Amino acid sequence: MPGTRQTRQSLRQTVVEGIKGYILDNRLRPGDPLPTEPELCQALGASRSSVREAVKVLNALDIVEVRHGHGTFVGRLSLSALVESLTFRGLLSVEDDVQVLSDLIDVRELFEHGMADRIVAALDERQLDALDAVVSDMKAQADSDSVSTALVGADRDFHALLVAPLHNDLIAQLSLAFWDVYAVVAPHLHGFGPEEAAEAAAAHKEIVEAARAGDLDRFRAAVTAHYAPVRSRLAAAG
Amino acid sequence: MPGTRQTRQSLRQTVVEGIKGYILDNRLRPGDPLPTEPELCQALGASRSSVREAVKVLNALDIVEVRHGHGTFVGRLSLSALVESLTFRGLLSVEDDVQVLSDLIDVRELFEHGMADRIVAALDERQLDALDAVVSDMKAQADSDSVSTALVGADRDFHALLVAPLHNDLIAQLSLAFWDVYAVVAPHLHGFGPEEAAEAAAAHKEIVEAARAGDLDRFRAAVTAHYAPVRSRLAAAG
DNA sequence: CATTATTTGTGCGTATGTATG
DNA sequence: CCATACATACGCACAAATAAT
Repeated sequence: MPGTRQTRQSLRQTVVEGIKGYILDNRLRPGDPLPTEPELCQALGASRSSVREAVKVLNALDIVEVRHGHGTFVGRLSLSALVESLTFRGLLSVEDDVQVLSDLIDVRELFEHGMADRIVAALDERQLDALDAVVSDMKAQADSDSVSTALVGADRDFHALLVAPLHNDLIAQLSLAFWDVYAVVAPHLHGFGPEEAAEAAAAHKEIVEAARAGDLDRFRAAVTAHYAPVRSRLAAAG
Repeated sequence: MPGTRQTRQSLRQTVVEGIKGYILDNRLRPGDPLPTEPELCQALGASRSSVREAVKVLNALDIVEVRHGHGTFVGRLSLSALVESLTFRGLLSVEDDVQVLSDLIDVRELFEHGMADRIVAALDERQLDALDAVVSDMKAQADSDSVSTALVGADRDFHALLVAPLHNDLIAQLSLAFWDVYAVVAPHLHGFGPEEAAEAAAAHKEIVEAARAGDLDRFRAAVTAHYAPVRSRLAAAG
């Protein structure tokens, strides 16, 4: 064996750090190619099994992206790991506890309520028009009897557009990540019928109108009013 | 039924979902033991390689915890994956961009500024005393010439105590996760000397005094004043 | 369009290190 | 100290997917 190094660290962790170091040292960017598995084996002095496990760990963190039959590349560095982790936590505790979802809604509301001043100040005409278009789409969807997947997609778009003017990528990605977690976990708690859809569409409409009027207090009140029924459904289910 | 074909899904992803399903179906809790690797192989119809890679992925998400020579157990479901992912993102972009850290500070301030009303209202005597103790400790550390690791640890404790009264585990864990990311990435940008330490200690002291006085506006101003020099250092480094 | 080279995905056997009793 | 059970690591062989020739 090459060097009886008394590694308190596991070899796989060493390989993980080695690959991260390779990306940092070579100033690679998302999408850039990484060495092939055999090359990494030689460069890091580990077997292919260890390298593969390390690559899979980094893949789970979206630090690297693996394409079968093509190669390994620097990942998008998204928050997909947070989504998967939080979703599982929610599913595991949803049987006897809604605290996870309640905490999550608190943070989502905090993004939109606590940043209300900046959002209202930064929203321009184009962004307001885009929000109006989503609201119109939601209203049309809500008026039809069935609750379609287009409706939930429009809701996701709405909240993404709402925090977009902050130009804070972390808030934007966290907001969407929490939305995704809620969308997966909440259906295990309660349904979402036409009346809830109409309610949500109206709440979104009020938020946009308040923003267009530049009325900060009205905007904050509209955001609070939007999340109130969400909390009610959580409390009723828990 | 394992008879159904999983043509599009990779086998490893199937195993990942299988292990997650096993935990959910059996209502396991953090710390509960999982089947051994050979048992998982037979149960999921996969080889050791695939099972091991799947376990490592779940380990990276803190959904399972592996103890060498002992066994595999349900993990603590922490946000360690978020810390690792965001830290790497920060290190990768720190060379030509401080936006990642700036966004992160915005969110940390949002937690304490946007939730100020609830924090001030919920803080009790014991929590205020604990905050005072940390502030005293920081001041003592700052007065000594060297900047010790105890100082940064006290800062971490302070911000954890500050959001603790919210009883929102997600905010508490996100707040600490962002603190950890900043603590790793920021040293690559700027130093942290005795004058900054004294400044931070004074800012923390003002926050606690405002909270003890129940003065919400003063508390918010103190939080803003605390993060202002942090932003200045970021702007100067970027 | 087919072939082929490249690269990752999967399976299996074996040896070693580690924790527990 | 020994025995057992388990995870760690290695190396090879073959399958599957992709891209270029």
